[in-house]
Amino acid sequence: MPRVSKAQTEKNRGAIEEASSRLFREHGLSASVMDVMRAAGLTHGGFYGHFGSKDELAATACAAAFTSSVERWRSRTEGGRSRQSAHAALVQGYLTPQNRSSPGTSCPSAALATDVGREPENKPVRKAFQAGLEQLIQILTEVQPSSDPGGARDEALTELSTLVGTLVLARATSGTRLSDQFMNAAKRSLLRAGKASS
Amino acid sequence: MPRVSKAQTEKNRGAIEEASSRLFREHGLSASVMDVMRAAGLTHGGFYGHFGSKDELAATACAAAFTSSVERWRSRTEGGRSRQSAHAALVQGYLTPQNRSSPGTSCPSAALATDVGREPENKPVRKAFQAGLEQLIQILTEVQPSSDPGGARDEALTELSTLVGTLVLARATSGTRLSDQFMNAAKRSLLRAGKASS
DNA sequence: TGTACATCAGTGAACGCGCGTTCACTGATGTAC
DNA sequence: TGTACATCAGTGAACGCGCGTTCACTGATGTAC
Repeated sequence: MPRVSKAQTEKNRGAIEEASSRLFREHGLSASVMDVMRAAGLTHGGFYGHFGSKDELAATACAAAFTSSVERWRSRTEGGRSRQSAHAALVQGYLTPQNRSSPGTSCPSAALATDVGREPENKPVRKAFQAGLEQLIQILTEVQPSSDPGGARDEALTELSTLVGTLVLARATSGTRLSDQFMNAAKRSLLRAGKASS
Repeated sequence: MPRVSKAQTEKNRGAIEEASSRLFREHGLSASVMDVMRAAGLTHGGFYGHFGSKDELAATACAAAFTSSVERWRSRTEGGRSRQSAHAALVQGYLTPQNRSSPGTSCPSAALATDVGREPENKPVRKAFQAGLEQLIQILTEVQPSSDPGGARDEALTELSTLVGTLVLARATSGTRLSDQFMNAAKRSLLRAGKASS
């Protein structure tokens, strides 16, 4: 069934983006083009009509994953909440068993950081990853109790490191008591920090 | 040049272990058996005389990487130092540009966590990874200022998450200002925490 | 201590498989009249 | 509005390549006498 309507073509491209965004987070950047296309309901040959290369797809998928994470974070902090309760909502929304067991739909910072770190510095996925990180850092900075903005950004950077490290270690040990201990210890520590002016 | 002396055979096995320990940390668990054998100065076919499978090698390499990390950590905390200065030595020894740019010789917690998290739960590398983590947690627990031992372990767990997350994010952004910011922010935060009884 | 020979560590070709990418082909879409 | 046809999104076979693993083979090692 070749030659598809313009609307369907765009839907297909969207399906490839969504599938790759999920599969890259689940299996790393080495998830195959064929698996992505199959998950999008297409055959592998048509891929190069939508993207110039797998590298280009990786950048697009990474950006899409961050967009979805940023939206989720914003929805948790928006409303008339205090900075403190917004901060608590972010931490508690992040360190959940659901997030731990579903890398494909959760934060790309944790799911892709190691893969991105192994990519050469000129690969497009690196730019997309950094741009996404900056957005999350911005949101985290806004909910810090610190009054000094430079201090708030520093605290946000450290908190993001803690959140990512916790999820990554909890996944590596999933199914053991240690995994829950990582999650609970970090949750306690970050919620405590959110109250003090540090 | 076949049939090699028993001493040489053991040397070769050691070379495979060392090479794989380095290459797995650099390129992930998908580093190839052929590359490992070549790095050990051998041809790929001989691999199965030393190990039953690549999975078995992964577990051995992971354990070896942790052994080397544990030794380095112990050497930094040993001597007549106070807990506080031992703690500072660990943090400052961990968050260095040298560690960031050399995953092959640095901490397996940061280098392999994501890869291990993607492995099925019955794979032997998972056990090796968890056992290694527990050793590092033990060392970190001993240098916490907290008097309550349960609290000290919790703080150690969170600190390890922060250390790992920082290295992983700094690697993903290496070559940018953001990468240094992650390192410096975490260093400041952890050294501050090491002083207080939190 | 010296000789004959079985052992077995390492070699390199080969296995089936999956990868990223290319390309001739198909036939519904969208357009020109 | 209806018809004729060029366009081009998607298909599936094919490309060269690298993967984990197997295996017949080699010849120095280590042992039995």
